[in-house]
Amino acid sequence: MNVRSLCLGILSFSDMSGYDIRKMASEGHFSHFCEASYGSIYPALSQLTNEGLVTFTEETLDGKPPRKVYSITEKGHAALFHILHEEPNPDRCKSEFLFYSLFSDKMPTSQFRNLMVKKIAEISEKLDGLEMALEGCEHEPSQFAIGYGVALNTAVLTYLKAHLEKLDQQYAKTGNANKELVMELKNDA
Amino acid sequence: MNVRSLCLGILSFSDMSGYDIRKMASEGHFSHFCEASYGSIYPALSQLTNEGLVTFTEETLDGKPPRKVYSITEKGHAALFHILHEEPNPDRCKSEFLFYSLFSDKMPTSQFRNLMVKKIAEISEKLDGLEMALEGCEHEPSQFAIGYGVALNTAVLTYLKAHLEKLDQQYAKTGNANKELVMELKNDA
DNA sequence: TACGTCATGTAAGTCGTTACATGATTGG
DNA sequence: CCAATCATGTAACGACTTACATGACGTA
Repeated sequence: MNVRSLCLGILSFSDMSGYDIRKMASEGHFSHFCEASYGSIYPALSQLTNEGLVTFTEETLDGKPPRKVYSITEKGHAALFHILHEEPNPDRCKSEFLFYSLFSDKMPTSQFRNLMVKKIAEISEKLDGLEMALEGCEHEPSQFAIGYGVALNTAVLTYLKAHLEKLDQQYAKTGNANKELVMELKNDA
Repeated sequence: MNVRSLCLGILSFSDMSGYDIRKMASEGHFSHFCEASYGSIYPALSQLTNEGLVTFTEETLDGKPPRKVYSITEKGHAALFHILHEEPNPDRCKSEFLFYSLFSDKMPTSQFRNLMVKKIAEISEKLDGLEMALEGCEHEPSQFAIGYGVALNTAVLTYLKAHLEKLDQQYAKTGNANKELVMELKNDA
């Protein structure tokens, strides 16, 4: 799924501007399985327009900058169906967090712990967003896709929280050992 | 995490060739969070060699093509630690499957069902691989990363299986309805 | 004999990101 | 008044993929 297909797909749900498309892809409830920036969306929309797969009308509401609202055409729908008939490419994830985690034994404990805490916060937030989106969503296929994200992130969150607890228990032990060490040193002094 | 860092990281575990690195990244138990092809790995290794972050020795076992076995240097370790101190980039997933699923109501039922079945098979296989890897792994940080993959994929698999069942129940109903319709038509005739 | 695996590497091309340029409006 | 949001767009650059080139060995 390149940015072209993504725009086409999103426009098949409703008319919107390039700005809106980026929001859906990067911040909305689609963001757990795709991504796109302005620098790729705007050229894609121009191209799609040239090919007659989308059209736009210029909207000028006062008090707001003018915007181009894009609509998918018949030809665009046909192109989308065509894309949907090809074999989907395999899904892929790039997790820098997991890469970093491979070296947790070579970092100070606090550094990896910080990464974990941030990750947990990040996923909690995303999960809240997805759960909210799920409630306010009538469209069954979207419910499925959002539900997938909820299931996935819930599992990951549980896993991370359990691991953080384990980490803290180990730390507590070491911490106590350190305290004892400090006491011993004091007694010696 | 670019290919450069990936190579450096993998070589910090053990010496190996570019060919081996690609296997670990694209087929091994690292493949659920990264990806790299020959076309990026070989140039990265050349670059790292030029910068003195890795070295290699040419190995020629008879009956096999010669291979370059790379090792990370002191300088390479230092570079890796430096990388690990930067903020990790956010994780991102690209799921063409989920994108397709958004249009499941505009496809023939069987088409989406096929996608589901394939996805389930794919994830089952990956999960088996991860579980096997987890058993044979002594390195704690790797256990964490593999465990993450197991947790994630288990949840996704459960979700997909549940949804497939739901799909088939709906299909059964429609199927029965169709049979009844066929009977009615016959009776009419 | 033909295919799969091991093994390295390059070149062309694709795709997308980052940063820049521009500018109006709203709210703190 | 400054920052954020809304809004569009381009150009340079970077990173990676795909396809190609090469070749030996083992096995079905």
